[in-house]
Amino acid sequence: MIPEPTGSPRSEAFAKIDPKFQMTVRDHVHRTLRAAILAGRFATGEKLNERSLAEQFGVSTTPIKEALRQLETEGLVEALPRRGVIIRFDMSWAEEMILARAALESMIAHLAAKRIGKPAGAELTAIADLMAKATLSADADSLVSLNEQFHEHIHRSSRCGYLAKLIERQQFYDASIRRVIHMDPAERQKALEEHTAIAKAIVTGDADLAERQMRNHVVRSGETYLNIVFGNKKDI
Amino acid sequence: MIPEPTGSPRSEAFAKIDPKFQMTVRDHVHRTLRAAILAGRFATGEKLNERSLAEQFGVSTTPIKEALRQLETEGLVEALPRRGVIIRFDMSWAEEMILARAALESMIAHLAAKRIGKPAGAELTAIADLMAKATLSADADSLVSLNEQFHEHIHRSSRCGYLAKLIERQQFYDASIRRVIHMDPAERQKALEEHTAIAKAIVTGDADLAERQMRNHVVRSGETYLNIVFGNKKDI
DNA sequence: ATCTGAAGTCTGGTATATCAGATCCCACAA
DNA sequence: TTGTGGGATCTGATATACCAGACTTCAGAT
Repeated sequence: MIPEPTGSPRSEAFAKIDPKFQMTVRDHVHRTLRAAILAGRFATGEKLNERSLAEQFGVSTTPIKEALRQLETEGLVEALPRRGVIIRFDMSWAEEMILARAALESMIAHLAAKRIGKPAGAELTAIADLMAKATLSADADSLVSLNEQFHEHIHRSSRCGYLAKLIERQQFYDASIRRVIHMDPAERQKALEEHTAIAKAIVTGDADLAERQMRNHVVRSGETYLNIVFGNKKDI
Repeated sequence: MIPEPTGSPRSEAFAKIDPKFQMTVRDHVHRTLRAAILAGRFATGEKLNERSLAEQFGVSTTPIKEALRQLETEGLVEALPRRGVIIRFDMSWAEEMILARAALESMIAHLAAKRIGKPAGAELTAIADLMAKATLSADADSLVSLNEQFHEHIHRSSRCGYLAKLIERQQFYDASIRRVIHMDPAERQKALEEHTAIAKAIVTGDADLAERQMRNHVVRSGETYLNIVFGNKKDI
C-alpha cells in the first residue's frame, strides 16, 4: 500500500505519505466501535448513548456523532431520529455480509479475469505459489498476509475502485480470527485449492469460472468464520 | 411502506408512524448533496467547503459534517484528513454502482426464489401482470411506481434486510429519470419481458435462473440509464 | 530570477452550549 | 387497581467557539 512517487527526480527520493494514514479521533472511534460491534460486544437492539460514549473515549460528542453516522451508513447501527442509535448486528446480519461479499467479490473476480494483463497475471500466480509454500510449512501468519495480498491484487487487477471499497466494508472478522482459521490444516488445504483455482481461472481469462469459484470460496470460508465467531449456534 | 399496527385493539386504530419518516437537517443535507452529486453537479476532485455549505443551507456546520460523513461511507466523496472532502463520482463510478447493484440484486433474487412463499409469489405475479397492463397503456407513472414495488417485493421475499439496504445505496438515478426511460416504448417492452421472466423464475423457485435474469436486467437497464445521465459520452 | 521561510489566512477537527423532543416518575382521580 | 397527565429529566440535534494543521503570500537572501 505504499504509494509510488510520481516521477521522482532522484532515485533516493522518499515516497509521499498518503494523507489517509493520518488518524483522527472520529476514525479511531469509528474503528473501535465497529470492531466492538462485529466482535459481538453489543446485543442487537441495544441503545448507544452519545454522551456516555464520549465520556468513555474521553472526547467530546462531535467525533462520536460522526463515527455513528459512518456506522449507520455501513448498516451496523440504526438511527431513530431524535431517539438515538441502536445496534443492528447479529448472526443473520453477518450471514448477509458474507453473501454481499460473495456477490461483490465474484463480480470483481469476473472483471479481473477480463482485464488482467500478463505481468499482473504472473504476479497473481506468484502469490498463489507462495501460498502453496506457506501452506506446506504451516505458516499461518504468512497465509493471513498472503490472503490479503491475493484479494487485494485481484481488486487492483479489476480496476474497480468503488467495488473494492464496498467489499472492504463487508468483512466482519479481523486478522486475529483469520489467524485462527489458518491454524487448521484441513481448512488451510481447502483454501489453497480454492485460491489456486481462482488464480488459474483469472489468469487464463475464464471470467465465468473465476466468478463461480470466487463466490463459492467466499461463501464457504465465510461459513467457517461464521462458525468460529458465532460458535455454531444456529439459534434465533 | 406503512408500518402495520402490532395487534391493534380496535379496528379503527391508527398505525404508528415510523420514526424513520421524521426529517432532520442532516438528512436533508445528505439527500440534497447526494442528489446533486449523482446529478453530476460537481466535478470529480472538486473540493467541498464545510463553512460554505453551511452558509448555503443556512445551518451550522455540525449537520453538514455528519452528512459528509455519510457520503464518505457511501463512497461518493473522499475525505482527506485535515484537508477536506473531495467529490468522487463520474461515469466510471456510476458504472461500478450498476455492477454492484447487479451483483447484489441478483444475489437477493436468488434467495427470494428459494424463500418466497405461495401468497407472496402470487403477489409478485400480480405486480408483473399490472406491469403488463401499464405497458400496454403506456402509463409511465404507474410503471415507475410498479417497478419500485416489484423490486421491493423481491427484497422482502428474500428476507434480507442488510442486502436490501445495501442495494438502496447503489442507485444513481432518481424517479424523474426513471420516468424518462419508461417513455420509450421499446425500453418499456424490453423491461416488461425481463420483469415477467424474473417473476416467473422466482415464483417457480428456479434460483439460478432468477439470479442470471436479474443480473442481466440490472446491467442492461443500468446501461440505458448511464446513457441518459452521461449522454453516451464514453470519454475519459 | 529563483528559492526559502516566516507570517497571515483558511479550513477541518474538536469541544462546549443550548434547545427541544422523548422518556420517565409519580401524584391523583376514577 | 388502573389509567391519566403534568412535570422533571434525559438525550439527540443543532449552533457556536476555538485550536491547530494546511495553504498562501511575499519579503529577503542567493
